[in-house]
Amino acid sequence: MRAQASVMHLDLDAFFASVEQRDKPSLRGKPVIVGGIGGRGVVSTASYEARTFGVRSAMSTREARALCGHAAFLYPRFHAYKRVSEQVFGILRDLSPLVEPLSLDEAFVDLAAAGLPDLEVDTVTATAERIRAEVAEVTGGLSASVGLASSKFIAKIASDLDKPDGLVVVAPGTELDLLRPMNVKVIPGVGPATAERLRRAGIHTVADLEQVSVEELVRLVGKSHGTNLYKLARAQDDRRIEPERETKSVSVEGTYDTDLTDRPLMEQILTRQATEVAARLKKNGLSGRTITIKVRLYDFTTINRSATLPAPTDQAGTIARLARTLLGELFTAGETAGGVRLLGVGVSGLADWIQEDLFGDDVDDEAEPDLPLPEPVRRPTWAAGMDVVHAEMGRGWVWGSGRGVVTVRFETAETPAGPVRSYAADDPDLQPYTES
DNA sequence: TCTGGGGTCCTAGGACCC
DNA sequence: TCTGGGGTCCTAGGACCC
Repeated sequence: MRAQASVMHLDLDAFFASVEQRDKPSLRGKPVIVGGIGGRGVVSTASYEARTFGVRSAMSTREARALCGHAAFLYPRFHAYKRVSEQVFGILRDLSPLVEPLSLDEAFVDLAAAGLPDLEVDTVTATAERIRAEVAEVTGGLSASVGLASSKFIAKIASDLDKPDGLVVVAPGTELDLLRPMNVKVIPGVGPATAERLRRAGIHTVADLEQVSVEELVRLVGKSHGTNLYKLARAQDDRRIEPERETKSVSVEGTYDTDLTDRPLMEQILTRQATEVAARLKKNGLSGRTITIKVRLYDFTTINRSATLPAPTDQAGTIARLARTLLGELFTAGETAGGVRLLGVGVSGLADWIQEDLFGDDVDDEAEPDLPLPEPVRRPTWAAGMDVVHAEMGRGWVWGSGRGVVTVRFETAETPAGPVRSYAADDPDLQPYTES
């Protein structure tokens, strides 16, 4: 805990949905749900309009449709979100060299390193307001909620208190007044399982938690978690803002609309996933020793099997072969008999150096499998709602598609009900839109 | 047709070594 | 004959986060 409210937590509001509404003006003011749209999809982000119908993140898309069937259901456009995220992080890094990203839409900023004249409440508040305005300007109207406090813990709670488009400062010294009446679930790290254990022990609020001894907490939730909770209940948190965090693992997984039972098909899926993992390792100059497969069965039980190599690898073939061997062991044991809904491959035990090719035979990247593989998410060439495109009239978005014809709606902030035109799906003038 | 995908951290047990 | 103890690595599973 610092003496001043020098920790800023910034969180972009309903981020994915907001980017979609920015790019597709006809969706503004309307319920927008971004997430998996297959039979087993879940909601990533719901716009605030959709939330009034009870739609929440992590809810199954099926349930979201039941609650809010008239919403626009969109598959995420990660590249677009990434671009916006980079703009926002640019603003934050101009402010302070100490920026810790938590995800595409969330970060901590250490204002003590920002070179402000002082760190009084008025000064940091004005700074945060300026940043919020800058974010809105640079991103084309996205709003951010900000919390300012003396620690990461309290800043994060604060940014949540006045969403969306809010700014909450917790004056140093008042942390416990804020915290004590709150439910223990506000503490990051207290999820459903921990909350239930605490509830059974009669602990509901942070004030309740504060009455419990470390020994008792350790008994209830384990050593690490217990000692952490003991401190957080007292608002004791001196964690630093860490701008660089090294990657510990790289993985690819997919959930399939129909349970998998065919072993050759599953092996091909693992092989393709291994190729993707290897490509990402190489792109980041990483290699790793431990290969893990993840198998989620029809009944949602999850099995992990791993094996560790003597030396790190970034070779698709090596990863794929080991992954297939591990899968084979599950088949032999009969574990896969009921069907598999999710399959994945990961590499951990990472080294940030590339293993020398000692024997010259390690270059064994396998070709893409030639069988057509099921897609975890079906994605036609041009799909309504999913694509922002560029065509002869400028920027538009795909309003509908089918039978080789794509209908594009051209909208800008100035002309929210812009014209609609149709194109042949293979019209070369129809290009995915990228920001210049 | 309940329950994504990409991660991090923790726990616990067994092997192995000194 | 009567089985210590600590450290490290590996594996598996679970909780949690966005």
